[in-house]
Amino acid sequence: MSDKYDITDAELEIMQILWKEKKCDLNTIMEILNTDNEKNKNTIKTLLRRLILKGAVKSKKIGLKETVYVPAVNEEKFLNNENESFLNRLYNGSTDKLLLNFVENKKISKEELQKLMDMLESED
Amino acid sequence: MSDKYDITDAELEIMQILWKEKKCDLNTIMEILNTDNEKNKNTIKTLLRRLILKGAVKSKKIGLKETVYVPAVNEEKFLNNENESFLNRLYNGSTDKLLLNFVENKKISKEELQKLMDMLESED
DNA sequence: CACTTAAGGTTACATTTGTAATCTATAATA
DNA sequence: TATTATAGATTACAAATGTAACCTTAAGTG
Repeated sequence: MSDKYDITDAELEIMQILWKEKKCDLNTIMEILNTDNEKNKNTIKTLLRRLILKGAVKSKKIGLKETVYVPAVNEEKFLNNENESFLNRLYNGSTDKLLLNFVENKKISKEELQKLMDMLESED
Repeated sequence: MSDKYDITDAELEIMQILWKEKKCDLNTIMEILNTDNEKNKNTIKTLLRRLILKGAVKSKKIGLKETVYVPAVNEEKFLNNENESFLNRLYNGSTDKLLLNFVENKKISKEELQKLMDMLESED
């Protein structure tokens, strides 16, 4: 039911790459991270291993040496879970309170709200 | 400037009580928590101590034995920081993406959106 | 006043997390 | 084929976190 995965910050970085790339080998991950990040290869390997242990990633062996990593968690579901945790943690589970806070702090523009209204209208 | 406090989940529970009560002694905190939570007094003491170390709580001695705990972090500021962290972590810092997700998942009703629109209108 | 209790302070300890070194086995090459 | 480089697996380790035991001192009670 509730695919609840406990993914840490460091692990999330990897997941985000896997979600975007659909599947990825270690070197590609390294390349993507190396842009502005010099994390050690071993670190990434550990993170991948932990994600596999948690069931959040599957690995597929290609031949004897190559491995490809694939996300085993649906990004949408994960985001929804995280949203819920966040709301519960800080806003007693109420979306309204969060939004109110955003509006009060001018984090949302009138235009954005209008766009969302339109989306809702055209949907049902 | 950016009152960045690293408050953990367990600590946050205490902060939320302090924010609500404005100030509180240990026993009151225990009472409030005991409703459906049998956490050990020692645990709470440790959490309070750590919050004090972090500068998130101040303690005031009343006489020789009594102590009253007072939040030293502004709840609003804290929430704003947490919002930002959350957005950065999962939505690349974009409020829009988060909202879009909420709308897509029917977490926001048309009425709620309208209410927010009205708020924005009446503000400026 | 001696004794027990209660309030707060100090220390401890297992688990999780970020980070990385080390080991093992495969593959490429001299 | 012996040697080296490389991919992945295993082990390590400090800091953070949740949880709680233990210690010290003030306060109430016989």
